[in-house]
Amino acid sequence: MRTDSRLPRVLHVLLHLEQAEEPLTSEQIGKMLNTNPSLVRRTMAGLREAGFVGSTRGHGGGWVLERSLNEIALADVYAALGSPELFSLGRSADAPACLLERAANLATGKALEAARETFQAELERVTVADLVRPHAQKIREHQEKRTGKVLQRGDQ
Amino acid sequence: MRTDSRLPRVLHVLLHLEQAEEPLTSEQIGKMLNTNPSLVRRTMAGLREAGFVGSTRGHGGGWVLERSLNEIALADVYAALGSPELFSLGRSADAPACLLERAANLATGKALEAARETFQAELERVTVADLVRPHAQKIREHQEKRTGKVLQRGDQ
DNA sequence: AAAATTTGTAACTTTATAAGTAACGAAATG
DNA sequence: CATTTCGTTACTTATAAAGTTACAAATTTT
Repeated sequence: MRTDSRLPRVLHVLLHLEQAEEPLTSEQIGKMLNTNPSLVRRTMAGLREAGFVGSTRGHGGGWVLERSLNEIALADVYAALGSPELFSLGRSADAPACLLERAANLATGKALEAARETFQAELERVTVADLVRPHAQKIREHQEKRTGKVLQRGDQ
Repeated sequence: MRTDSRLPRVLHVLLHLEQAEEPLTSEQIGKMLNTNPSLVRRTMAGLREAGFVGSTRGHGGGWVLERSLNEIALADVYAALGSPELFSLGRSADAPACLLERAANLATGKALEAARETFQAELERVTVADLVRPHAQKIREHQEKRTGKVLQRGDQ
């Protein structure tokens, strides 16, 4: 299949939503992600159900942030997407009769489980707000150039 | 795509090869893996290039182990398969212009890299011979029942 | 030397799943 | 009531491994 890019994509969207002063339409978000509005709605649906974002219909509608990015760990986002399969690599059969096959599966599964735990731990360690912290200065400069005004410390 | 099951499959094959007293044909291996001989040849090709197994054609030919399983780490097997992509999850674009997208990719990539390192470390820690160590007794019993003879300690 | 066995390899089809797309009803606004 | 926007369903495309078919090349048996 295509590589599953939902996690980085919705993270990207959340960061934009935080900077937006009005709701962003699926159309606008689609342009940021180089895709179409329908896919945006489908992908964002999980985040809405999790209460991280809200969506309103009609004129002036779109997507808004409902929670501070400080309160959202990457793990929460991943879970809101339905915890999509992490690996493209798996075991051979579910419950093989052959003992050797079971041993092979067990060892493969062990390595994968260890990797999944590392992944999960890293996602739990980091909030979405953390993502822009190392780049805060860069982003501030970029914003200033774009808007022509100087942002106050703490604005983002 | 389908889940990549090459790693557990070739581990399974290596364990059988160790127990075999004659070369195993791709046909026989195919039956163990519930697949066909051609796929077996394709999948085993990397292990042959790595020198872990040998194959001979013609009558009485087939696949044999060329190295002790003690000398083969799971990581070596994985590498011999061409280090197939581990994740079904990836970043959005390679070098996005948008700073927020870059931040999202960076965070996702970091978690994936950490997971990959854990996976790799686990594969390096374990040899193929280790896979049957915890089950050695079970396998010995099974062999005895099948062959009707009692194996000596150390036979496997 | 001919027949049989077995690998090596190339070409093709199938499968699975996210991405991508189109369409339309429902809801909200102006 | 026209417009905007989401919600949802249905469909197509893309991708890579699995699965399959076929046949040449190498080896052994007869």
